[in-house]
Amino acid sequence: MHGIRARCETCQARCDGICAALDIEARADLLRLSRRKTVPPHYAIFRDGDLADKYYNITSGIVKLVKTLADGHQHIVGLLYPTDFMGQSLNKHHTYAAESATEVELCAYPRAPFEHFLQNHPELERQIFHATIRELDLCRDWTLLLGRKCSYERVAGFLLMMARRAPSKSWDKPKNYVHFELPFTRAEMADYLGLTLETVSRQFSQLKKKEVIALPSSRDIIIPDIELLSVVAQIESCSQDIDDRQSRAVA
Amino acid sequence: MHGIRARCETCQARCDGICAALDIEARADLLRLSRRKTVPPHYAIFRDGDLADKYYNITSGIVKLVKTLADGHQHIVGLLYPTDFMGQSLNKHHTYAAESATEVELCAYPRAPFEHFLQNHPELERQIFHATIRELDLCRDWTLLLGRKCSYERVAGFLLMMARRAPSKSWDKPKNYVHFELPFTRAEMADYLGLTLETVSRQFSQLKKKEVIALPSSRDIIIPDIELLSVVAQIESCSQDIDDRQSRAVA
DNA sequence: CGGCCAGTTGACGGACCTCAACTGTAGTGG
DNA sequence: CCACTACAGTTGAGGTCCGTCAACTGGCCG
Repeated sequence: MHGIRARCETCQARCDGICAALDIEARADLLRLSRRKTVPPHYAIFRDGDLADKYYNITSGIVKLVKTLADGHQHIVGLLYPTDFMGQSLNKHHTYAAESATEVELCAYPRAPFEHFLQNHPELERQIFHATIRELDLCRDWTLLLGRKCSYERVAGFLLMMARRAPSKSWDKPKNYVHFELPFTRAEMADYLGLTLETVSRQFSQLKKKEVIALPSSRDIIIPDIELLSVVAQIESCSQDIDDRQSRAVA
Repeated sequence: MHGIRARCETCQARCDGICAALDIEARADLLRLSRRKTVPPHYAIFRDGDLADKYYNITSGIVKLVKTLADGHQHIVGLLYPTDFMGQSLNKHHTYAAESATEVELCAYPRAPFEHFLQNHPELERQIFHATIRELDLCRDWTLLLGRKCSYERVAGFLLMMARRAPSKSWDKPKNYVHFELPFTRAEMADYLGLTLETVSRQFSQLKKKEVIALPSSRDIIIPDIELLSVVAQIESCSQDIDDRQSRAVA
């Protein structure tokens, strides 16, 4: 018990995630509802059609939200990072599957008690509400990428997103230099970008050839100048991100 | 004043929209904050980059959420219908524009007083939260269409969505027969579907040729058998919709 | 060593975009 | 009444991007 509590107090979600909305006492109450889990990569946290009987708070790793089409093709409709909240659904059953992309640690909350807890803690509900608004904004940005951009821009846009969220390996380097490990196969990226794995591979080769990125190995990404990458990705401005970060800080 | 109040009591949002969460007294309080507006088609309700100083509740008509790209192309990232809520943003400024597709009636709420009202009415906040979750689900479904479907399926999927939400002209007809007026140009549909207007037009011709739809005039859509259309659109199942409707009723 | 899997690269074809011509309809003004 | 314009929509020709199929490489593991 002591161990779990210590873990909770060092959890990233306490600062940035939903738990930040709660005081110590409420957090202790919520902790009593939760079950902490660690799952290996490529583990099905829940499947499409499963009863939506839990909510989740991701504390480390990356989770893919996956829809499977009739023809067997998969499409990734969302990626969740540490401090993201998962499971908000108005349906009784999930309409997509959740699968760990890396090793993932998460807190699971049974639906009924958690909803009861929410009733008494509107500040927590507001925090989740705001997280959902951010998800919606990200999803709308993604429709733009899927609807209007060519494969080269899509891959660049994906790498840009990864670079911004991934833990960087680059200390002591210029501001625009980023080095990180990709937790996805070419096929997974293709499923997210609405492309085939061959096309994704070709665009990686292009980006490498044009020295926008370097590839010591296929999962090891070096971006010498992230500004250049954002030009390639045709991302218009960063004002949105700046604005967003400010409002996160305020919230 | 009497007129406005009567209008409020007959408003669709009172039954299905956010106002359904409130009792008579609270609704009257909210009414005092609101400004009712009617805008003509193709009117900019707000523009990309505008200060996000209002929330909106749409009571009739259809609103497009539009992003404009650097190259001048537009992309529609969302469509809002009566009872939908608009303006939830964590940013100080909007990251897309809102434009009326038809004549639109809406209630506008100034941001600060509305947020204060929300503080005292968590039941209203919850209602808006749930609406946002539904938006997110729809947006994720849309990424699947944009990422994985061909032009023929996209147009069919769009018509299916329109048919489900549009006011039907078909009384006294078989269950699967739908007749409605399209409030969009071919170019607008293209902006939503990630296609060009020529491709949209060609797919309309195809659907007509294969008798999936009939086109008395270019905006006048008759769907003799909506089941057939949903097969063409490759929409796997309707279980999701059913489930969704149930949870709406419960909420 | 052989099998397996992720990734790369090439050849080819098809779907969609681009550019362009054309039709139909509505509105305006002589 | 018709000419003229403006705009939505349709259709065709040609080119390009990306998907499909296939061969190949390299790393990992039994």
